[in-house]
Amino acid sequence: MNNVRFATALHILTLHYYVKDEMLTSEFIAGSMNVNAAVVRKEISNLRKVGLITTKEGKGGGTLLAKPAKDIRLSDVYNAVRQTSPLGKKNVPNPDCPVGKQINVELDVLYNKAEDAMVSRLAAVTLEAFCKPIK
Amino acid sequence: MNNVRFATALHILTLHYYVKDEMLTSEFIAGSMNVNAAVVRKEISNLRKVGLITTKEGKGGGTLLAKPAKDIRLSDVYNAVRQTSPLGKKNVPNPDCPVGKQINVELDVLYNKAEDAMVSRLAAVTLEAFCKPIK
DNA sequence: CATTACTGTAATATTTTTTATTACAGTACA
DNA sequence: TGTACTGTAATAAAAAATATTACAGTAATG
Repeated sequence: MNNVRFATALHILTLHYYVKDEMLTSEFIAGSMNVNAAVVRKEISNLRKVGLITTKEGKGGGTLLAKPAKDIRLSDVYNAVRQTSPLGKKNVPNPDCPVGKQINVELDVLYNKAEDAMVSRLAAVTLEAFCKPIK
Repeated sequence: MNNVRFATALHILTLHYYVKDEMLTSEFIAGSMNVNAAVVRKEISNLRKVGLITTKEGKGGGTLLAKPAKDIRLSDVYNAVRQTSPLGKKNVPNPDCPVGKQINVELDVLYNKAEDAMVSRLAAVTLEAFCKPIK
């Protein structure tokens, strides 16, 4: 994951923690993080699908946290935006090579262990704990 | 790190474990993993700089492990190829927003903790242990 | 000492991925 | 019915990763 999606998602959630129960528009959020509102709306759409925020359409609409910040773990955020392994991609090796034939199986096992360790660490932090030093 | 460098580096090291003390050329290695020899040479150059392999130039040249596989930790490989945080990039937020102003400081702390957890897990695996099921 | 078989590295091209932008339909409030 | 939002798709632009080409340098070897 060499993109900005985790930071973006966490920024969105943090803003909501900061303003408590106020509804936020995508334009406002986009302003806080200097990105395009459509990017924010796309990430919001994703966070809604995984149940971290709720949205309200139409005039006066916007977004809210779907649950208390103490019940949101940063691993939830990670899983919401995860696309590829943090250790990167694998090659498509030559199947005629005995090493090439087997290595991706072993890499899968390793990548899972490494990622699990990281995700466990993220699970130890709630949105509330993350935001406390900001608020 | 959404690239293939970790897998490439580990593939190179694994091949060397597999062939024991035989010297390998970049062409041979490139063949095993279906990539361009120049890519392999670049990664080899990097692995040499961090002391994981030794190279010999000229005819009959090639590469060897610089030390026993039991003394190479996968965290060494990770550190050798590391470029960016596994949680991705950060935005350049609006400094006029109190959240935007502070969030990257907190993200840095978090990213370090998360990455440390992953690296510790990688440090628990030696090249030898990784290769055993392949050999 | 010329040939051969390598590494080392830079320059460039190509491909892939990510991000930004634009646009507009749909929704709900007033 | 106008206004202010979300939702989403299509496209463009920018950035990053990878591949390719090329060639200088090095060392073995006949």
